[in-house]
Amino acid sequence: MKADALRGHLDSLILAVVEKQPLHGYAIIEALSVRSGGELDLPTGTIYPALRRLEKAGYLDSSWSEVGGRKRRTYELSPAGRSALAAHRQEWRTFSQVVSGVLGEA
Amino acid sequence: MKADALRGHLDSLILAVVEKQPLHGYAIIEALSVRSGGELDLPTGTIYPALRRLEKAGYLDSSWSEVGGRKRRTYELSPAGRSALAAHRQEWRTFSQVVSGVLGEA
DNA sequence: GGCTTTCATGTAGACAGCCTACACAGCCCG
DNA sequence: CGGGCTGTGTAGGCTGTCTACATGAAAGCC
Repeated sequence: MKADALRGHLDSLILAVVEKQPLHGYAIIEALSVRSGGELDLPTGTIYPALRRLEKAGYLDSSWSEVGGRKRRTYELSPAGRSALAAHRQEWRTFSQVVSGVLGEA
Repeated sequence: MKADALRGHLDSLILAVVEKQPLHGYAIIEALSVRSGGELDLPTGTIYPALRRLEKAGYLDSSWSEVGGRKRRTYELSPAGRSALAAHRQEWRTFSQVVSGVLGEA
């Protein structure tokens, strides 16, 4: 999968993956890999800055915990993040219809 | 529509739009607008560099003509561009399935 | 006891692609 | 005769993803 195809969609994916349950960064990467059938394998250098960006934007809340001697920063969806996710879903629907329509052979 | 949502997909759209008939830059912008139901309205500063990029990559061939005193540079799909388009279509199919799958509510 | 792998977080800098803003020019319409 | 449409193009900026690097503790293996 091309690197920059994700541009502008990664945020949606992250928000979607923490929707049902809060997860820490490493687990988010794994969850995305599983949910995409192995297509997505995001490097840590991509996901951690993205998480910070989303928290700064008010879409995620984070809290530290320690499991088995390892520190985890767990992120969960804020109310603002929840509505942002809904908006992103709508945008994705439009976007994918537009691209499929232009490409033809949808 | 978000600006950078197109990232990495614009090339596919351009190739698709000149597939059936050669078009010049300005007409490509209009064709994309029509085909997308008005969702896409790409600025010239986006499309012209993209066309040059695609020609340099060997996916488009261009030729100059003059219509009503105005010079037009018409682009048409090369054989390499045709197979690139096919590959892009396949990639789009995978990509859109992955995103839809992760977002849920597919 | 040492070595590698896995888990876990994070920063720095490079790169690419789309954007805004600008520039030029001829035609047409009011 | 001014503004809008057609038509092509460049310069510079922004931003998000990437690669590469840095740190550290636990677990498993030989």
